[in-house]
Formats: sequence, structure tokens, C-alpha cells
Amino acid sequence: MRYTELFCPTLREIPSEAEIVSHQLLLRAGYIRKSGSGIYSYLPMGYKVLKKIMAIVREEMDAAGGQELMMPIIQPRELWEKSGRWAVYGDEMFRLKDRHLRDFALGPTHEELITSIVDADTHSYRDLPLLLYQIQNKYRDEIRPRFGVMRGREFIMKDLYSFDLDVEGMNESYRKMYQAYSNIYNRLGLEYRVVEADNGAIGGSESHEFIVLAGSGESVIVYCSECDYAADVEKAEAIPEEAINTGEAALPMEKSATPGQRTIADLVEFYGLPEKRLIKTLIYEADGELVAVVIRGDRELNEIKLKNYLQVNELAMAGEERVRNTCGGGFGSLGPVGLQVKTFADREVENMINTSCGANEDDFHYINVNPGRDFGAAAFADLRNTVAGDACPACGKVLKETRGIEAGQIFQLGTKYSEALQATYADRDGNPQLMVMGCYGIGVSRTMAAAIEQNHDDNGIIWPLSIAPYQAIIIPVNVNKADQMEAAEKIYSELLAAGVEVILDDRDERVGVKFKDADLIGIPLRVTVGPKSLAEGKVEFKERQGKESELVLAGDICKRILDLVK
RNA sequence: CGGGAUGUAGCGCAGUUUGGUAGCGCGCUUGGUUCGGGACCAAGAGGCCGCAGGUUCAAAUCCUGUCAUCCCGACCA
Repeated sequence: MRYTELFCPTLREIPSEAEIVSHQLLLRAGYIRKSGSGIYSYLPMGYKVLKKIMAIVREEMDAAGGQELMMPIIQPRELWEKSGRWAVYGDEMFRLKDRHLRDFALGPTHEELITSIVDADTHSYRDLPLLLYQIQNKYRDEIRPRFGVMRGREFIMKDLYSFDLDVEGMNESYRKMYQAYSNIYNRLGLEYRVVEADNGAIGGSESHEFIVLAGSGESVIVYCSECDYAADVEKAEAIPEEAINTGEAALPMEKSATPGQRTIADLVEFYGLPEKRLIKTLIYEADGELVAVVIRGDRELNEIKLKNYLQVNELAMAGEERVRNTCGGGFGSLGPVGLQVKTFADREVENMINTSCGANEDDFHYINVNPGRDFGAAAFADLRNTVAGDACPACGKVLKETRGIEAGQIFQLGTKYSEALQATYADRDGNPQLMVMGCYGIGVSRTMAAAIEQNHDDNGIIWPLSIAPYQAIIIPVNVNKADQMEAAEKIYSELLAAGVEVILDDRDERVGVKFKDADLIGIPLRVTVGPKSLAEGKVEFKERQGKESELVLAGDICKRILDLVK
């Protein structure tokens, strides 16, 4: 492609509506344009990247035994009534009526439709298993679309559904997909982690998320430095640290005056004890009832874990007045000793010896408090956030922490949908059996944005070779010099003939402009044809991902590029 | 939906407080000089100031309504 013919409108300045890097760069580099909140057009360059991602996804889905199909965006209401989700999906579903006032939805997902399709034409155990997928636009009227293409209301998703005879079959399909997803993210050239995920309401079976690592990601995950364990911090089991003062004899508890000492930091100063030797007590209102939560002084409570543990709907910090009335002391002087509120403690607290806590009386604390002896708890449970440095729940080695973007998720569905839609097959004995399902999604447009979040610098995008819209760009320094253009054209046609996707920047612009654009749009390989090196029969070769440029004989450059591309 | 903010040329912004009929930078067009990391000079084109009402001799500016967009929260590929 000649740059003069390319539709790639780059911007010098950052559009003010874009907040995160990938959104800014997609707009600046001429890959996308917005048509409404959370709704985007993909310009030729952007679409090229999407097609590359889709091609990789297709190859891996096909290799795993998947068959591609295409289902409609518009789905009738009755289908959703059957699964009960017409009511449940709520405002997030785009709904519309036809001229006869019949209700339809723009598909936010396709479990209902695919299940009805498979059920209609699958009658025997001989027809299963089936792995069917599509790559299609999905519609979700998000409460708040944001970050450009990262969370759109219309987005591109690959969704595959597996239909098996039984749970063993489903497990096998799941295993295949897990492997296929790993292959995909490897081939995309992205750094990622597979984390154990919550499968929410579905319950019982497995789910994993594929997280593309990026500092700007919305998910915080911990992963093991030694083994494969990785999980969202909010879901990861927090392994209690061994008591730091093991072996110390339990001393008699004493009450001491601590005038004006309210925070953990105050007490660290006051007692000369480290944060981890103290405990803090938080009072929550759980469905209206007060509960106390006790955790180590340096830890953070994980409200999701607490909520799940207590099995309540509403959970919020209690107001100070109510706390003072019930407990006796205000914030900063609370403790579990003698507390008349149901108390839950993080299990790490159980190991602590001679700790300190509030006395439920302003300006007083207890020291040498020992759990079990001095206070009890309704339960010692995993209630805190896992942090870097904690032990890995799988192997015991040290956990590290990072942020990332959820680009894919795989679920075991079991019979949730086959039961709702009565999708059955006849087994060997002729008896009807429910199909056992799984579903597997990849956010294609989101993966594009995630790739940028992970791979960019101050000058622009740095595409991995596998998904770059063009693999190489040739920049003649001055298009008005015949020798430079001739050399550039020669390399260009040679690369084209070899099947390399290449741009020839034939614009009559200064080199600076061309370099800036090449960097901005993120082409991985760059060849500069300039007067200095050309005099020696050489051209300059530079990879986008940093490093110096090097001189290469003009006759050798194509081979050099081919070696990298193939 | 709650909280915060913004709509003025393709992009980034000023002008709004104190009404007087729209401006700057970049980009775009033409000509010239330049030419190794977003050149310079000159001449141009381009805006119903988000939209609809109202106040006024006069509205980008004041008032009312409305629409849209962005950011912070619950949701998710």
C-alpha cells in the first residue's frame, strides 16, 4: 500500500474525549472513529488489526474442533422468555419492536439462540459433542461505556458454545478451549495470565479468565512466582502469614490509657510495635445488623469476601454514632474484647500473640491480647485482600501482583440453559438427557485495545508482528530524489511479491513527519532509504520496539524482513 | 441511575464573569524557499458558537428547556 493512497487520518493532538492510552492512540493513529457513546467505526487500519486477531482466533477454534456459524443480531423475545432472561437482563439489553409491535432484543450474548438451534436439529447421542462458534457484534447497553473500544456498547466478540453428552464431555471441551485460548494469546504476542474466576450464579463448575497484563488494567491479579497459580486479588485465597512472634509466651492482658491515639499509625508510634502486631476492628452493617470484623493492622478487608461469607445483600461501614451507642467507644478505640457485637475475624488473627486492640472506651486500649483466651469470634475466615508477598495457595511460594485487562473468559455452564430450553438428546437407551454446555468468549475489539495498553511508548503504538496492520514500512527520505525512490520502489515490490504487508511512504513530506506517523501507527519494521547510506548501497533498518537502527545492504533487506515475518 | 464537568472550524483551545455579531495554534488549499525526527514565508478556504424557545435595539455571552459527550461508582468480553 502506498501511503498516499492509504486512508489513515492521523491526528497530532490527543482528542480530549479519550482518557486511556489505547483510546487516545486508536483515535490519533486513525484506527477508529466514534459515532456515539461506546459505538465505534473501525477505519481500514483498525479493521485490518481486527481481521488479524480474528484470523488467529478462527484458526485455533477450528483446530480445536470448532465449527463457525453466524447467528442473527436480532433475537425474538420468546427465546429470552424461555430462559427467564428477558426479565433478568434488565436495562443492559437493547430492545426494539418491529412494525407489528413484536419485541426483539439486540443480542447481548447467544446462549439462548444457539441452544435452541442445536436442540432443534440434534436428536441423538451420536450427534454430540458439538463446538459451535461465531465472531459477531454484541450489544450491551452498558450503564457507563468507557475507555473507547475497551468497554463499548457494540463490540466484537468471539463466542463458542460446547454441547456434550455429560459432564466428562464438558470437561474435555473445556480443556480443549483452555488450551486453544492459551495458544491464541501466545500467538497474539501478548503477555497474559490465566486466572481462576468466579462463575457467579452458575455455580459449581469451573471458570477462567484470560488477563492481558497492562498497568492500566481494571483487574488486579496476583500470580505465583514459581507455579501457574494466578487469581484476581478479590478472589484469591489469602494464606495467613505465620505468626511473627511464635514461641513468645502469652502475657496477661492489660488495659492501658492511650490518650488521643486513634489510628493504627498512632499506636505503632505509641507502643513501638509494628503494624502487623496490632489488630484493627471494623464495624459493618450487614443487612441492617451490626457485625464486627477483626483483621491484622496492616491488612485490608475484602468486602466481597466478607459479603460472600456472611451471605448478605447489603454491606456498609456503620456510622460512628450507632457504633458508639452499641460498642461503647468511637472509631479508633474499638476492639473485640468484651464486644457485644457478633464478631468475625480474619483467620490470620487466630495466630497472633500478645497483640493490641481498642478497649471500646475512648482513649483506652488493651495490650497483650490473645485471641481465643481474651476474645472469641463467630468464625475465623479468609476475609482480607491477598497482596503481593503472600504465600501461593497452590505451592506456598511468594505471590506477585500485577494489573491486567480481562480479554477472554471460559465457563462451564452445565445444564443451566439446556434445562431452561429443554435441549435434550436421546441416549443409547432412547431416554432423553440434557445436553451439558460450556461457553467461551473472547473480546476481539477489547483485545485490540489491550494489545495497545500493553505495547506502546510516548510516540505511539508498538504492534506485535502478529497483529500489526502492516508488518513493514519503507520510508524514502526525499521522494524527489530519483535514486532514493528507485531503491525504495525496488524493495517495496520485492516485499510485496514475497507476501509481506508493507507500506511505501511516498508522501512528499519531511522525514520527521513520516517517522512520527510510522511510530504513531505502530508498524513493527521500518526501512529508511536515505542519501547517506544509499551512497554505500545500504538502507537503514529499525524495529519499532526500541533499539538502534542498523545499516543493511539494500540487496539483503528483504531477506532480513522475511526472516522476521515468517 | 446518582455525583462532577464539557459542547465554539477536522483536532486542541481562548472568548461567556462585564451582551455589540467570532479568534488563536495545529491541520487543509495555492505559490515559493527548504528537506534525516511533526520546517519557514506569503496568500487563502473553512464555523446557524450542540439544538429549541425566551429576554433584549442587539445573544457564543443572560434565562428556561432539551440533546449529546466525557470522568467517578454498581456491571462485564
